[in-house]
Amino acid sequence: MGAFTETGDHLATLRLAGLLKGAQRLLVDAYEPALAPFNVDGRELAVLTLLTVIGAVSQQEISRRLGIDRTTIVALTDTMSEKGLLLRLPDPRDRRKNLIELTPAGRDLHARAAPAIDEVEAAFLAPLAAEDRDKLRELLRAVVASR
Amino acid sequence: MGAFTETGDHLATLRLAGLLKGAQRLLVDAYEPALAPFNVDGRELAVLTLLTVIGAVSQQEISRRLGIDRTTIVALTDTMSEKGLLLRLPDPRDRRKNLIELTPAGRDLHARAAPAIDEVEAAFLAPLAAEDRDKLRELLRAVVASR
DNA sequence: TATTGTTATACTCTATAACTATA
DNA sequence: TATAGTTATAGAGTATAACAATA
Repeated sequence: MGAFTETGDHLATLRLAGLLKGAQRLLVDAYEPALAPFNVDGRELAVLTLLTVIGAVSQQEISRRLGIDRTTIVALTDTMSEKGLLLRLPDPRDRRKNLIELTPAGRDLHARAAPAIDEVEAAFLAPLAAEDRDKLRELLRAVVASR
Repeated sequence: MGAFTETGDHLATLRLAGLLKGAQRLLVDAYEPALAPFNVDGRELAVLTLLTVIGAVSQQEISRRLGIDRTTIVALTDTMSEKGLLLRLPDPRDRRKNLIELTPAGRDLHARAAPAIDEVEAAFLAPLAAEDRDKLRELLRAVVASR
């Protein structure tokens, strides 16, 4: 529990971090049932999306881009590897690194699961005016990008 | 670690939940040094803000409004009570409940700490165009309020 | 019967330190 | 010397279940 069960005026008492926390929690909770049929969670899908967009990367780069500690990436990529979604290959250009790359199954799973969570995000943003839906993403990007 | 240390284009690979997570983490990390001189963390300040705005409430209501599990509220209010920031009083109208209310010290601490984190939030929003700073809060409120 | 506060417990996520292999 | 991956470990935060007191 602990999931913003009250409605209406209560948001007036939340600071910016509280609003961000509440929004993130609601969205992640909404991802869950949408991703369950695919047997992945939100973090695993984020890895699939990353690898789909930019191709094979080291574990460190996954860590940096997704904001997940490199020690956590080990177990995460282990699990996804066991599920047959990705491969760990030694990087021939720097043998300290693993190159993490999608398997065909991983690529296929992303192709099927991504539309499901696009729908979840659309539903999440539905209460906003049409022109504000992209605006929210844009503002968040601007604020995160500038550190 | 695991704190979005990469810059620039990497945000293109993040979903909405990833952006929210990144924004929240950056902001909470920025609160920390600003609140350290006052010997409170972000959650404790959120409780102080809540009690300042709406007055004495039960532990359950703190739980609902801040999205913190009621079992976690016990330790949180214990700590804040030990710091002299709030009091636990039996609610005369419903003796199952505790009424949590600010002490003068708690009220004073909020008055001194709130401006410090208002500054942190202003700095956090500084990269946005002036008219977009309130817009971000507004969009988040709309999305969280509607569940 | 249901709710509030409480305790105990477990699980996840995160964080730190230390090791190895490579550079 | 520094970096990448790994392991062990500890600490938050969260969640579930059960209980006592009260409604």
